[in-house]
Amino acid sequence: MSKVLEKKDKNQLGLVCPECGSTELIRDYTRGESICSNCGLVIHEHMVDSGPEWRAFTAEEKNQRSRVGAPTTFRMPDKGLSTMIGKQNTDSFGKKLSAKKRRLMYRLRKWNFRSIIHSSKRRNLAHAMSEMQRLASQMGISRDIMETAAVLYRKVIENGLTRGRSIDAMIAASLYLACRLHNLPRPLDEIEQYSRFDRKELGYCVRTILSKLRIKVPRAKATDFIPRFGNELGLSAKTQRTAIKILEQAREKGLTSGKDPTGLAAAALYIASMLEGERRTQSEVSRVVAVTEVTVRNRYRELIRDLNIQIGR
DNA sequence: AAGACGAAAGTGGTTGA
DNA sequence: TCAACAACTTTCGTCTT
Repeated sequence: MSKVLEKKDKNQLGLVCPECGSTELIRDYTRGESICSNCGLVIHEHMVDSGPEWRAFTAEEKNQRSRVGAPTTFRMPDKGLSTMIGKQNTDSFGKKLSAKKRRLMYRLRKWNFRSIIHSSKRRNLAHAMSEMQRLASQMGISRDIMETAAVLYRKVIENGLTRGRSIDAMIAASLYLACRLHNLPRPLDEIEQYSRFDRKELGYCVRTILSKLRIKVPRAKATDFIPRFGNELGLSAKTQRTAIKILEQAREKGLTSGKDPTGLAAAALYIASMLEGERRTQSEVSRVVAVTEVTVRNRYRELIRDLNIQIGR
């Protein structure tokens, strides 16, 4: 829990809560939101990460993350940074080098070449990280999750899983899994919208990672979706809690297995909105959650029937 | 007029032989 | 690898508020 609190820091942008006028805003990068510490209003959803661009894969690197100097370009294979050492054994005046100097230049060339090869391994990573940055900031995914995704992707490379597959697709898959690891799942369809790959390809990459790396990633739970979609629907925290309670009861009764978690979340939000007097229509809920009204209806019908929920007025 | 409801047919993904 | 299967979607007509 204290870890979560560390991720929150005081807002520095001088934003004011539109609800109560307080300037005490807390940024929560994990959820991609700003929260008013006075009244609890969630202010930014899908906040774009405006922090410095950085790449950190370990805790140590994280401490020194900062970015200085001119931007490098990914268009050149070595980002235009490496030095080339000519093959002619002459100095800048065109004079022949001594045997001793020739041997020195040979060694320098060798090491220089080796360092370029070494950096070519990083090249993959550099490209991958820029794609991840793009995807994550467009989707409002927090740095925290990005870091998890970066660690995952490192393992993907170490195991040679990118061979024959697109780097960008593997990046998208890593992000998808990282979101699930943080219990803030994004449906694959959502990733699909921001990626140039279809669900089929992304799903294939996800499966590859899961099986080859032998890692266990929790499946998306319906309750994980409640805060996000609840906020999008403008539902109060109380209503969201009611929706979560409904889902927990449903799970205990075994009504949730095999059902699309987003559909369940949609139905629970719909029911909770009626119970708490903040009624939303089926079409509103279905639009936000990205399932059809029919699915909302079917889940809704099952839930109120099997949990004996009375919708009063 | 808008929202809710449900039937029927179609679609994509999972599972077990 | 293929067929069966359950869940979900699309479409559309009817009922309710």
